[in-house]
Amino acid sequence: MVADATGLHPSTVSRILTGAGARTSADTRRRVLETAERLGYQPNLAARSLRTRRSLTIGLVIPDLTDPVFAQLHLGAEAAARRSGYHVLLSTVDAAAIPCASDLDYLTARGVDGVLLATAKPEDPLLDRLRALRMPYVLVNRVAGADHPHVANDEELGGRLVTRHLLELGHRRFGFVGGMPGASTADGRLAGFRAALAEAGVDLDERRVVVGAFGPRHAIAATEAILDVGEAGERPTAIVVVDDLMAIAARRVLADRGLRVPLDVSVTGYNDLPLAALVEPALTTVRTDLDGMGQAAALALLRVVGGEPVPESVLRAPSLVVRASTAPPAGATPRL
Amino acid sequence: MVADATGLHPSTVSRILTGAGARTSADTRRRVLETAERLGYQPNLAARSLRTRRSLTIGLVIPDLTDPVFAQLHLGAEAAARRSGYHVLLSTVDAAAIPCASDLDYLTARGVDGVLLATAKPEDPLLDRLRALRMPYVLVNRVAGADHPHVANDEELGGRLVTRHLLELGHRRFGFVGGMPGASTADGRLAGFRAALAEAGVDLDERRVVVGAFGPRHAIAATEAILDVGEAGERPTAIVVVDDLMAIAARRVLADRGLRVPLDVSVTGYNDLPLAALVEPALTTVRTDLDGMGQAAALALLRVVGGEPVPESVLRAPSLVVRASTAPPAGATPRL
DNA sequence: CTGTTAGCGCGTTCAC
DNA sequence: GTGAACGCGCTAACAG
Repeated sequence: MVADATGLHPSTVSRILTGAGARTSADTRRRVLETAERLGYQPNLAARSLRTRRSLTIGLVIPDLTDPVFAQLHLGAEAAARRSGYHVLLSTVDAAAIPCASDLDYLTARGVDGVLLATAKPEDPLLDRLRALRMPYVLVNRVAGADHPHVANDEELGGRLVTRHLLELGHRRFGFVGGMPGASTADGRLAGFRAALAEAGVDLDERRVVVGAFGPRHAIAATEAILDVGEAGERPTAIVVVDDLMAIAARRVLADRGLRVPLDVSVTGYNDLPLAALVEPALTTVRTDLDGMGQAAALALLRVVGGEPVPESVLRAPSLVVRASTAPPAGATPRL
Repeated sequence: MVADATGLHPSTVSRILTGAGARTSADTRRRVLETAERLGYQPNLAARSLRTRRSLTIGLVIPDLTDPVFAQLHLGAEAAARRSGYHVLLSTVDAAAIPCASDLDYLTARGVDGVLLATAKPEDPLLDRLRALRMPYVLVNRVAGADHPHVANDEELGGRLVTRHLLELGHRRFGFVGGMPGASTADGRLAGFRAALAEAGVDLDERRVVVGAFGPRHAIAATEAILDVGEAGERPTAIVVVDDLMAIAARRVLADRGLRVPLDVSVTGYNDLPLAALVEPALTTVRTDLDGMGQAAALALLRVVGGEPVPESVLRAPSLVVRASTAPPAGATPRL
C-alpha cells in the first residue's frame, strides 16, 4: 500500500488519488503520486465499489459475440463507455435459450451501474426484473414497447428501402428469409418488406416468407425451402434476407443450385457489415451503423446512471447501399 | 439481507449459501434457502472477492472482438470457464496500439484469478508484469517463447499443409498475403509456406510476400501490391493468405481486376471460420478449431489457478480443408 | 449446530 | 492539511 511507503495516512492517500477534496499540500500530493507510480499502485476495484456503491461499469446483455452484428455493437458501447471512464461487462446469452435471470444476476451481483439489453423481446421477464431492481437500463438494437427506453434502428424503414430498390429494378416475385419472430429487428424488417410490396400492389406468396431464427444455418434451410416452392418458372427473382451473414449463406445455396447472383436472382442483406463489401458479388444492403448505435445507447444509459431523466427513445434512420448483388430480373428492363 | 428476514446470524446464512462446513440443521438450512429464493438474494461479488481474495473470474486480453477469430476464441474460453464456475472478463486492446499496461491493470484491479493472453508477442512487457505480479497466466493463440506456457496451433504445419496442397495441384508461382510481423501466428504460417516451397525446390519472388498487419484492409493493399509486381504473364497462379477474412478481401481484389477464383488464381485462407464455407467460391483453408483452443487454454489456466503445476505448452495440429477456391493452374495438369 | 468477532481495501465524515 | 474511526457485504476463524 502506498500509505506505508510514504508514511502518510491511508485516507490522505485516498483523497489525493481519487481527486476528491483537493485540500492537500502540493508537496505531499507530489510525493504520493510519485510513489504510487513507482509502486504501480492500483486501487482494488472490488473494495472501492463496495464502499462507493458504484462500479463504473455497465453491463451488456448480448446473445452471441460470434455474430458480427453484436461484436460491432459491443465495439461501439465499449468505446463510448471508455470515453466516460466506464467499463463494459459482458453477459453472453445463448441465443436459443430463454433469456434467463441468471444472465442478469451475474451483472447485478457484480454491481453494474446500469444495463444495456440487446436481446430484449416484448414481455421479456428481464425487463420486469430490471424495473423491480430500479436498475437503470436502455434497450439497444431491439425494442420492446414504448415504455422501455431504447436506442435502435428504424427497421421497418430499412425493410422498405431494400424492397423498393428491388421493385424499382423491376422485380415482382419475391422471397424473404427472416429471423427470429418476436425480435423487433426481424419483425420490423419483414413489416417494411410487406408494406413496400403492398404499396406497390405486388402480390406475395406466403410460402416464400420463411422466418424462424437468426444465423446462417437457418438462412440455408429457409432459402432452400423458398426455392423448392412451386414450379421452376415461378422462382422468385429477388430474395430479401434479414441479415448480411444470412444473405451470404443464401447466396451459397443459390450457387450450389447453379443460380447466379444477380443475373438469375437478386439478393439483399442488412446491416452493411464490413464483410458485405468484401464478398463477391458485393452485397446490396442497408447501412445501420451498429457501432454508432452502440455508442449512442451507452451514452444514453450513462445519462440515466448519472441521474438525468430517462432520455427519449431514438429510432435511427438507416440508408440503402446499392452494390452488385442486385440487378433487374432477367428479361426485364428497369422501370425509369 | 437474508439474515434479517430469517432472524439468523449472517455467518450462518453464509455457511449455508456457500455450502462450506455443512454442519447445519436441515430445518434452518431449508428456511434459509427458501427465504433466499423468495427474496431473490444475490451475494455481492465485490464483497465476496474482497474477503476471499478470489474472484472466480479469469481475464482475457484480446485485440478486437470484431475479428471473428477472437470472437471464436472468446466463445470457447467462456464456455470452459463457465463449466468450471468461472466467468471471463474481457479486456479489448486496440490491435494497432502497443500492448499497454492499462489493459492488464484493468483486469488485475478487478482481481481476476488468472489471465489468458491472446495478444502476446515475444519480449512482451505484459509478460514480465504478469510474472512480477505472480499472476497465473497462459498464452493462447499466439506464443512467445518456450518459457511462457501456451495453448496454440502449429502454425508452421498449417502453412505447410496449404502450400503443399497448392504444389500438388501444380502451382509454381506464389504470392503470400501475411499478417503482423512478430505475431507467432503470422510468422509461423509464413515460415511453413517458405519451408514447403523450399522442400519442393520452388523459387519464391520476395516481392510477392507482403506482410504488415492483420485485417481486410491490409489484405486488399497487399493483394494489389502482389498483382502489380512484374509483367502480367508472371502473375502468381496461387495466393496464400494468412487468414480467412483476409482471403475473402483478397478475392475481392481479384474479382475487381476480372480475375476468376480458382480458374485464374487459387486462393487459400486460414482458420476455417464458419464463414469460409459460406462464401463463393467456398474457401480452401486450414481448420484450427479456435473454439476448442479457447476451451483448452481456459482449462489449462484454471488448473494453474487451482494450484496445480504449470501445464506443458501445447501445439495443436491443424488440418487441411479443401474446398472450391483452389484448382490446378490454367493449362496445367495436376501432379499425380 | 449457531453466534461472535474480525478484517479484506477502500472512501467518507468528523475531529484536530 | 492531515489523522482517526467507521462501515460497505461478506466469509473465516474461534467460541459457545
